[in-house]
Amino acid sequence: MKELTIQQKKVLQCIKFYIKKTGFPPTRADICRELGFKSPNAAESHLRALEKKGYITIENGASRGINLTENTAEKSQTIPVIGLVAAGSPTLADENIEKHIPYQESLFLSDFDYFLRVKGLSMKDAGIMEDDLVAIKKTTEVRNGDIVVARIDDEVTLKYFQSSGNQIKLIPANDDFEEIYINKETEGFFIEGKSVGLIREN
Amino acid sequence: MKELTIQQKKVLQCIKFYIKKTGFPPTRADICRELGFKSPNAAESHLRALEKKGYITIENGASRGINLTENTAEKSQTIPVIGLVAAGSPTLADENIEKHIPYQESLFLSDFDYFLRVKGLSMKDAGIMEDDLVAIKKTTEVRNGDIVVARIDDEVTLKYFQSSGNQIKLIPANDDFEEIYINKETEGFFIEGKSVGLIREN
DNA sequence: ATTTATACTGTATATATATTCAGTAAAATT
DNA sequence: AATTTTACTGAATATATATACAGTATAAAT
Repeated sequence: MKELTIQQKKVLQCIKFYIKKTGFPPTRADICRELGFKSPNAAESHLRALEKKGYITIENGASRGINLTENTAEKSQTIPVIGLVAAGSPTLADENIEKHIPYQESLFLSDFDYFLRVKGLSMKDAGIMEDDLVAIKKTTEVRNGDIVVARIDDEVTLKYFQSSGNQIKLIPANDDFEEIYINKETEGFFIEGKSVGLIREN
Repeated sequence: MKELTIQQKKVLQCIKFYIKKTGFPPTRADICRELGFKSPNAAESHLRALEKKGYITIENGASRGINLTENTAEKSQTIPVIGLVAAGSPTLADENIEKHIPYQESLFLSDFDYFLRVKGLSMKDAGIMEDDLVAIKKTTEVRNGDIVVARIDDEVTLKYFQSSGNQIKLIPANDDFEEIYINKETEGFFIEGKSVGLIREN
């Protein structure tokens, strides 16, 4: 999106503030009053500039017909839920997305990129059960003890991460499952991200 | 808040929908168009009724000067987090509230009243770990197998619920803990609510 | 039994509001 | 060097809009 000038930013902030305060957008005259302009055309031309740059839309002929565009409005976003399939990586490809759920900022301490739907009980003793939604932050920077999404070729798993030197251990939280040993240089091995939280619906 | 009539509800819904769609409130004429009224005064009088009952405020003289009041707007609310203390019930009393966290509708399938901060590992095998936040719906209607918040005198616990006849069993999900047997008529025994979901921050 | 609230139509109007046109001036871009 | 964008003032105006007034009719509350 095109950059705004200082004055245009002021006008945009003014609109946001006005809506927050009153519940409806300002008129040209309102903007002039707030920012000290003496002509309604000052507001008008700034609005048209904001429209041209894609920050707002204006419904012609309508009073207070200003609408903040999606990027501009600080609306609540949605986060995709991705199925953890044994074969196939948890990419954000459409075919893997189960659904989207509404997401509020600061639900977890850290921000995250998607929810992973857990299959199986390999992390049972860490309190991660079948069908739980694990909030995943996409990153390769993980520490020992983190719960990570690891991919080996096409197989994706959720495990504890433990590395020493060149050796990496992927440790399940269930005695019925085996630890996985890999070399850092192993081809087809990737850390997709790490768990920063969990949601369970029951 | 005073009850709305069917027509008034329709008008309120119309306003909400219009704002969602356009970003600004409707005019009297817009409401008439949406709901099929032939006189702007139909909308006007409904608006004044909604104002009188406290669902909206109207800025006189301003075009589209409708503002949904706090209760009316589906803003993100906050849900209290209550510490599960061994002695003392999880009431919504201020002294027990750890903090409030933002909450978005439809985060879980069922609605709920508060989060309970889990202490101890008595429900470990159900995937409920120390410091997890369990979403609790205040209700006494629970079924066998539900995870419930039970109070016996001053002691509050989270356990599986199992009843047969007059006998109630509170079953932990951890072999290190003992089942609790109670009679339905036992004095000082209450079901505070049941778990409908879980959140973990890590 | 009387008043008040609900639920409209229909007309009228003052004014709130968007929007155009005519300028001025500086800064940025081409 | 010429053009465009930014950043306004100031005046004018068509129309979008709130709002009052006059009715009609039914239901609910006092």
